[in-house]
Amino acid sequence: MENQTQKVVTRFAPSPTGFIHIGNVRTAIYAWAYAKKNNGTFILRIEDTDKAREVEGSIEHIIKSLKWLNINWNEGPDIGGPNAPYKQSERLESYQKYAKILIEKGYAYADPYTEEEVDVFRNKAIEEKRPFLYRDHRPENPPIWNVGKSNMQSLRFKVKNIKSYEWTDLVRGKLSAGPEALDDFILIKSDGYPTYNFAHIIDDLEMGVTHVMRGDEFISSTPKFLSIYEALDIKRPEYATLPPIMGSDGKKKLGKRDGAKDFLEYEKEGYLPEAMLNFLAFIGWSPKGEKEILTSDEFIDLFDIKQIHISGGKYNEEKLDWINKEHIKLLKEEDLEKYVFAWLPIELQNKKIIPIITERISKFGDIKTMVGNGELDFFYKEPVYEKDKLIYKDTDKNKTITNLKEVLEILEKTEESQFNKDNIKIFLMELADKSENRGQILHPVRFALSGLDKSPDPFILADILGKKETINRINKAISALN
RNA sequence: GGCCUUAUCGUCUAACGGUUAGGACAUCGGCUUUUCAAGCCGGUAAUCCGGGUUCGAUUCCCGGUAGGGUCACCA
Repeated sequence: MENQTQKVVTRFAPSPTGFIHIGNVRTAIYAWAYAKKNNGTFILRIEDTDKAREVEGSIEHIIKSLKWLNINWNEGPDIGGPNAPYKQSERLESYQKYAKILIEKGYAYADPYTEEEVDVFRNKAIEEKRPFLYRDHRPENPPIWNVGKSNMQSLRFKVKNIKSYEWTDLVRGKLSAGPEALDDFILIKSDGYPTYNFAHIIDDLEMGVTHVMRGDEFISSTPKFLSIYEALDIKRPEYATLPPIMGSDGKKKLGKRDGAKDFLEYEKEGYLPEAMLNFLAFIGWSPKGEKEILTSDEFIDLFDIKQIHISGGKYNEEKLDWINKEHIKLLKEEDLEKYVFAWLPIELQNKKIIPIITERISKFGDIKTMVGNGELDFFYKEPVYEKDKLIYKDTDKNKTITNLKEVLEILEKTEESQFNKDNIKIFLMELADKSENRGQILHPVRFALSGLDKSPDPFILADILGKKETINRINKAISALN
């Protein structure tokens, strides 16, 4: 079985420093989709090496976010797997093992300076307006690395070949970085935890990761990664650099500090997870063809690294709302009912009003606004209105009363079993067409039933309210006018 | 500032070097059950600038401009 294609292994490796946002999740879904599409493995790994920034509850938040989207992983901190543990803080022996190999090979040394002392070097360089590179201060006789001691030094990588790097990225093609990008960076901090630069390489190696999807902020640190791969003489995974997502003002890359919201906010606002997935998929990727509304399976099926964009795009909530609306239309009746009812007070939880709601919202949270504005009150209580509003344009009071009485006559004649919007429409339109203008018939009926300037049409209103209540409200309107 | 990187309608994007530069969102107009919404039909709207290569450039090359990223004991 020579030349067998390697099994695809991808990972999503967030750090637990608070909530995750759209940018993070997009990276996750691409890695997930690529693994799924290739019958590969998708790993969730927690990069918790910065203990100072760690935020309690972040891991649960990450897991909850991904689960809401129906993204599942084959290996992860919650479910374990052949390469456990999946939290970097629990993998310190691995990092030390490879750190020692680097020391033996002469590629790493203990840093005799404290963080503050290095800062002095750095500030001096900045003052003198020249670039700061630690390697200009590389100690001649570094101490033995006292790993595990209370006064432990940090361990630095020793750059032996100061050179430009060029590499190939699955999305961007040829990428490069100058020799300035390469410095004696920290492998293991003085608190014993590795830096990202080092840890992710060891983890990817041990977990057999074949494809790394990541943001473009890593382009300039890639020479660091490549120099570790060279020093350790190991093969790197393929890189797929994703385009940045800009905030809606277009000024800055979307990030936690720049207004990106907690991903779970979208759940709270009543967006559909499948719509979120669809939306996210299209920020930075588009399939061949012009289909824009995709289910999760369709996305996986169509996903191709070749179609990932190279230039960034803005976050566009209007488009999200449209996509969400389209996905609401795809919902099965019982699911739609479940979602809508979750946002409705008990007195409004009725199948009949679902269509008039779903036509008017883009996300379920909008229902809250509709309810708050009293747009649905007509359903369970008689409307209160100024009687003059019943009169259409330049028709007068008496004419309106006459019209309403004619309407009443027709409705009363209609059998209960025939009392539905289609029939009502036929009957009322017939009457309306006989009058000088349709509005003088249709408007007072609609208004008598809803009491609202803006409401669904009179036919659906009558249908929803039923024969008895419709007749009742029209009678009330007639007496109000008298 | 150094290094890296990007550039098509307002926005997201499509276009083997040859297209009336296509689609979607938004917007505007019309139609339908003279409100609202939905739906249908239609309109406005783009290749950043300057050079080159080529019979021909949105597409390839160079320069400029503008945007983004990065220069941590953060990831």
